[in-house]
Amino acid sequence: MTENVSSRERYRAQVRADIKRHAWEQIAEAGVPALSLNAIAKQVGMSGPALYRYFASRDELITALIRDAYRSLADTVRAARDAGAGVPGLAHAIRDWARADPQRYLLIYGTPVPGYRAPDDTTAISSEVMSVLIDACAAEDVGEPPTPFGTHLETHREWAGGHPAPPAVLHRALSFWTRLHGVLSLELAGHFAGMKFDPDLLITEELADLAGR
Amino acid sequence: MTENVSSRERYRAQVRADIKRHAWEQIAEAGVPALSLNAIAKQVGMSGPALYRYFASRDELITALIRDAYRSLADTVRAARDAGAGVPGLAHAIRDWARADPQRYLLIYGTPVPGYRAPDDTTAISSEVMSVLIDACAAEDVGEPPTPFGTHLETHREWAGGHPAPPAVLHRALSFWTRLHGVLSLELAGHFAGMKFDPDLLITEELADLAGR
DNA sequence: TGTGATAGTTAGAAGCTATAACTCAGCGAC
DNA sequence: GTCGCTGAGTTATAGCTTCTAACTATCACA
Repeated sequence: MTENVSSRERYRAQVRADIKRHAWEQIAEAGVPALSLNAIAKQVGMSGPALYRYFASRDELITALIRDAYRSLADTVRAARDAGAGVPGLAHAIRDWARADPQRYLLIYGTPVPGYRAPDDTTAISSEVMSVLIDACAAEDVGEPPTPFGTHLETHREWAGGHPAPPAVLHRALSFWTRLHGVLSLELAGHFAGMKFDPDLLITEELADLAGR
Repeated sequence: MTENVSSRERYRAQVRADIKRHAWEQIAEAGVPALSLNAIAKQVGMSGPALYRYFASRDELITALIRDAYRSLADTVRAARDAGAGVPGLAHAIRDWARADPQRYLLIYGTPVPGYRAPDDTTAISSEVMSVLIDACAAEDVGEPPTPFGTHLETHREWAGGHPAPPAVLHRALSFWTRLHGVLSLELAGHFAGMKFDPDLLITEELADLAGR
């Protein structure tokens, strides 16, 4: 079985990428529930069951998409950091990324299927994002005393990947995440539809409130 | 057609309630995507298409469930207010309500289907909830000067149903909603799984931070 | 005792995921 | 160059889904 790895493997990878590309298109326009393997197969140019050579099941395809979404988010966040973005800059980058493809954000942070368990590597990527957020919060640290919740966090800091930031910084990073997600997910889900204020201003305000804590 | 309204109508209403009850059970244990009209029909004791006498389509059933969920949330929030709950008490009531049936909360605030438009009365109930939140924030008002975002809100206050609260209060109510949803939705979706802190403490802290703004 | 609305039935179309069994093309080994 | 294996694709099919059509039986009322 020492066959020409590159040729067959390259083809395989390219077809898998093709499938995922069409899957994203379907998801973007009608959400995950409307994702049909049959329809994708036809778009790719093969007939139905052939697609199962590339993804063992619908769930496996979706899992691959989730993984890619996490990867894309992590790359975006890191790129923003490398470009010198502070806390507000990161928030902007994440919001732009989310708005570019709402269903991609919601695939990660939206309604989960009760039984579903995300593969371990996605949680690894997720904590990669978290660590960038903590770094950013640490960079703007002015040495506040630990909040009560901060000390509570202190005793359970495994989630930060052992990041050595002080409790107040961990707390700020967590608040950053939850506040941004709070506004962003409601915005993407269309719950601000009637009310015509600018969500970007609200986020800015939420983060400013965080900085001066 | 001046028939015995009460008898037939009562039966109809009872069957509809039965159907919804089984639908909620399915949703609670496997989420909306797993909701099967066929399975429900068999559980209720009728065979397949009979269910379409009661709900014209799967979407219509789900819409009815969404409506009931909104109604239940509004009742919960109002009951908490009538019991004398302040801002933290309301947050607690909402969180308890959500944790009692996570999929019910996520049916309202989770990932929406791109094309779907919620019926108008649900948005009415939604603003009913909002007005209770604004009232609670107004009760704890100490007359802060309007925030910049508050004045921005001032010019677009239709969403508050014309509530006469000052800008700073509108702002606080909105922040209350987004902060609570931020923590709660991540909690319900299981994104705090690895990190073993207490979400309730984080919410408390987020709201305390809001009160002293 | 009729009569019309309504609740239920079975049959079936069209779609889905997924499996089974098969054909055919291409690569490696001899 | 030929043999044989591996893997990509096919069609057929099972079993599920939503939903429509056509039919029957029942129930309330005149």
